Amino acid sequence: MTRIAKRSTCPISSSLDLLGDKWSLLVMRDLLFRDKAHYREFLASEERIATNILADRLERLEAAGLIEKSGEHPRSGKQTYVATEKGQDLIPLLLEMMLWGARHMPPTDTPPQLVAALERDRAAAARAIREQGGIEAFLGSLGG
Amino acid sequence: MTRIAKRSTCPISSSLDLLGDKWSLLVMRDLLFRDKAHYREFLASEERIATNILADRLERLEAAGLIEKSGEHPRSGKQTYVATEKGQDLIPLLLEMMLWGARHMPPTDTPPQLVAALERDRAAAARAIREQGGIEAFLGSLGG
DNA sequence: CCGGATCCGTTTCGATACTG
DNA sequence: CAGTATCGAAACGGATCCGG
Repeated sequence: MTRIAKRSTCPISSSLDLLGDKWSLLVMRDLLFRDKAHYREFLASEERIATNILADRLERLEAAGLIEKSGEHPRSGKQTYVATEKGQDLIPLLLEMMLWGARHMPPTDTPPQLVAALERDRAAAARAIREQGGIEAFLGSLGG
Repeated sequence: MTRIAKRSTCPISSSLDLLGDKWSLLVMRDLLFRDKAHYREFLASEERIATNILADRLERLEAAGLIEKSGEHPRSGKQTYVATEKGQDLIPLLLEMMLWGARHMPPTDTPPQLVAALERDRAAAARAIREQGGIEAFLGSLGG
């Protein structure tokens, strides 16, 4: 009866400190699922994030090591962001969120083929999306 | 070449409207993983949610159909909350969040046995935790 | 133009005190 | 015990300005 686990600690709180807001995961989705990389592209998402909020989130996500500034802006003025390994590891979490939303928050624009692929094999789908750098490419490879 | 998906819409935004804050998922964790059901038990969690925030979140989660008030408080003053089907479907998402945190947000108090079980078979772990009504019980059943 | 920074009115959060 | 009421602090978000 002398258990180790006297206090149940399966803390998601540390993750929520970083990700527990409306925008952070949205930026990661744009980066990981849609093939976005530029400040301008994030701004263009249908959720309409404000410029100051976006700048703040990019900064926080970079500070936390989820993303990195990659491209220089030699003369073209193009700054690009990429997801780190740590950031890419959010793919399964984001997919679960998509799946939950597709099931319980109708109406959904989530492609049925994607839902099907996820229900068939989550891990495989996550791997493929990661390797192909987005959902669009993954869906294309499913058969089109 | 006439694709259906002209605009990439894999919206997690609807989910984030409800869950994209620091506390909602924490309440769901208490409900789903730790065997909590009473207002007072949620308050007792180490993250120290404020009373008005808790009341607000419980209300929102109930309105969204993730939880239900169950017990009456005839004279005993005991109100209990339970997760609905929709709420229980968050288990995989919460597990992914735990796993991500365990990997990338050290130090973690997440039991290594749980991490191992999750990496072995996420779906099976999710099912077991759901059936047994918590992580404590699940860990106990793993061998102890 | 692009990637932000700054300003500012509005909304939301959250700690504490208080009530039925 | 299960919440409200209150009120200051923080976050939001729209508009605008700025350096490269």
